[in-house]
Amino acid sequence: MQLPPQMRLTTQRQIILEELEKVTSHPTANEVYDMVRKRLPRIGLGTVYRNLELMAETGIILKLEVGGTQKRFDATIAPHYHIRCVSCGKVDDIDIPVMAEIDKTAAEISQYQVLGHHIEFSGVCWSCSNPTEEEETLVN
Amino acid sequence: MQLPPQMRLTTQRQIILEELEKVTSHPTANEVYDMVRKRLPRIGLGTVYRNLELMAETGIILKLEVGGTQKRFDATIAPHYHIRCVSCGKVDDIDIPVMAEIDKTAAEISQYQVLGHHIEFSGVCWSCSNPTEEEETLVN
DNA sequence: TTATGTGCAAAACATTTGCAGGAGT
DNA sequence: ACTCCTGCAAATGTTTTGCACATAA
Repeated sequence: MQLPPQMRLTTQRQIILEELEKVTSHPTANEVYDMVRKRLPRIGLGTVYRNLELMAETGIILKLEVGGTQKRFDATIAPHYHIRCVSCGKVDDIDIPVMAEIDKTAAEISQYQVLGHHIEFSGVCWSCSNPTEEEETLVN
Repeated sequence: MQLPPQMRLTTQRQIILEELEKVTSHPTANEVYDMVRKRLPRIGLGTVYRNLELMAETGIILKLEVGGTQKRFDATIAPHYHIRCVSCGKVDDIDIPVMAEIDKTAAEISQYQVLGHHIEFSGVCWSCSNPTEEEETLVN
């Protein structure tokens, strides 16, 4: 893990990163908390938030500002796009080529200093369009 | 205003929509509340949230699930993309042609029933890259 | 040793909701 | 009249923060 000077390598940080790397599901801070708590039962939710935020600033991980009420985190930092299920909130990667050029277009036609872009597709995921009988029962 | 049957045309709804249409700044619910309160001082914040949500569901307005901590609302419902200032949070329209085709691509390569997509550019707006002397003083 | 990090609990925000009274149709 | 809607306030959900103690370097 490439850390800025002054940033200490703590057990909490190592485990948060390890758990995030294990998974491709773009977990929320709370989901990371639950994963990490299995190995470090006394960790605080604040620590998880502080460190996810810090790692995102450092560029070790990605903070996804997608729709829905919670931020999500991703250990895959290579640029890629996402698709979100409007029904269950799940976020998946979507393998559409990244259009780096449109940043230049954006810079030309706007007054902004353009840093990048993100595409978020929305849709209904397979589980939500094909509910099992039990799930159907839950919904009613 | 095209309303579904059963949905009543109240003063609150008219004024919320009128105020939102006056403006191109993609205000948050709280900003809409402040705008509307000048004309309807006793309106409740809950009413503003309820009606913005309702109008978004109906398709009269757009709810923008952009980065940052608050949702934003837009009276322009024609598809278009946005750029957000990472420094002050401001959201502007950006006039890049909408790529309707990529929804089909997304549908082919994912297991989702694709509904649409949104592109959000991020950058630093003109005011934030060219602070006035007073603003500089505030920051320090 | 000492600055940085952690756990805990409280605070700060953004948004939603229950309910009694108010208003559109 | 009969619903639906509103204002108000309380509740909820997410994220941030203050502080005393712990720990990496």
